[in-house]
Amino acid sequence: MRPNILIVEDNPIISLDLSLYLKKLFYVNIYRCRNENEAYEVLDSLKQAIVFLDINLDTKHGGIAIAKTLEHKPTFPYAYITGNTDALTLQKIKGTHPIGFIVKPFQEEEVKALLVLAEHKIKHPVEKADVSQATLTRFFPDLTATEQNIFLKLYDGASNQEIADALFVSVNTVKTHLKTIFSKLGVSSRLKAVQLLLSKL
Amino acid sequence: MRPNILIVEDNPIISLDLSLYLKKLFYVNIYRCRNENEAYEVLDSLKQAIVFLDINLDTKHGGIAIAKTLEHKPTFPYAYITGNTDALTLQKIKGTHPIGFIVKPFQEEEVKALLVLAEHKIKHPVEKADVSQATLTRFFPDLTATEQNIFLKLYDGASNQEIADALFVSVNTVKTHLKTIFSKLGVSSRLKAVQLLLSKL
DNA sequence: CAAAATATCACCCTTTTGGGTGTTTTACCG
DNA sequence: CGGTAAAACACCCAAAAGGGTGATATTTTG
Repeated sequence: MRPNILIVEDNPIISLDLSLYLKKLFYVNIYRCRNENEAYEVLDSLKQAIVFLDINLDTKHGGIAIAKTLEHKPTFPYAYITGNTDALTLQKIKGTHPIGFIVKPFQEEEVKALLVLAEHKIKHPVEKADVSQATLTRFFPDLTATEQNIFLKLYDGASNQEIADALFVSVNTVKTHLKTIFSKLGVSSRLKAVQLLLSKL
Repeated sequence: MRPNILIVEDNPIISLDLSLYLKKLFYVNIYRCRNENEAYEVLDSLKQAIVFLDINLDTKHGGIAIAKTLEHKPTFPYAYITGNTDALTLQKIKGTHPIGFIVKPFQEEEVKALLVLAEHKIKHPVEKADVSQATLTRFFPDLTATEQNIFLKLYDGASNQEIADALFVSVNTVKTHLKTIFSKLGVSSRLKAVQLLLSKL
């Protein structure tokens, strides 16, 4: 299924220009909106879309407000349309996660690259923060390799018995390791350990 | 402290052009590399940097290999330098998370926007996923308001007693709610519940 | 090589959890 | 107004987790 495209841009020349270029790349469902309300209407009717947001939309908050609502919708990757953007507006993008920016005379190479990333995001929406040994080493350098392995299982929600079975050791061994892990991290329960990691992630 | 800049680009004209522009923006520590090995050397010596990676570097893997090593280093945000990039190379960026792309005749507006995002990432490297009632409603619409509150405390690593104290109810009440939460989510332990949420986040 | 760290396991004991059953009160809905 | 869902609680029981002490190989490292 081809991804939907949503362009939120009040300048009709830019909007049309972009949509024509995307049509050339065989995108079929291209929605063009001129303001926030129109955009929300379209967004509510779709399950996925690649969104292009004018960063200085003529309304109160511009495209950044829309960006924030898309922030936690992994099937709606978005890019900003910028150009002559004042520094103050630019500061507002902090904390948002666009796949990129495009500027008035669109660089086709760039748009193509953005689209590759966007389509990939839509197809693989759930990118869980994969916690690996490397991650643990970074945040908890005190943990030994075995302790890290056990922590990873614990993080996955495994019980002591499940950890023991997975690592071919006795439950007692797992418990021993857990004790040292907890004491090294300064926590007193497996869930607090996970929470500690999450807070650093 | 001003962020470091690392440009990995084999075309000296592009490299110089970009570095001059960044100098105009008062970036001081600008490192220019022509290949992967040089890049790794510089990277190893720094704790943070904004990295610009030539996507079709003349070596085996191009800048994408470097991107992958930066993927889990939150203090090294990176952008790709693209242009005339073949579709095959472009496919390889899937799964990487650049802050954006810049194309040969650099659009200053765009570079500025990228830098804002990059600096913000360096200053706030750990962006924890804040889980709110709204989040829970989205993923677990079956949970009632009280159940969501309890889930939030649980997610923070609280024990049953701590939850009870925080919500001014009896531990028995907490346990009752937890039972229905677990059965609604189809899990059998608090940690598995958290893990389920994380997998959807 | 000797000391220190790591990994393995056992036993005991207390606290916490998870799960079952059942009651009461309140609030909302048609 | 009567049915239903939500919220609050109790009691019981078994399983799991947390924590203390102690022991024995193996590996690492100064």
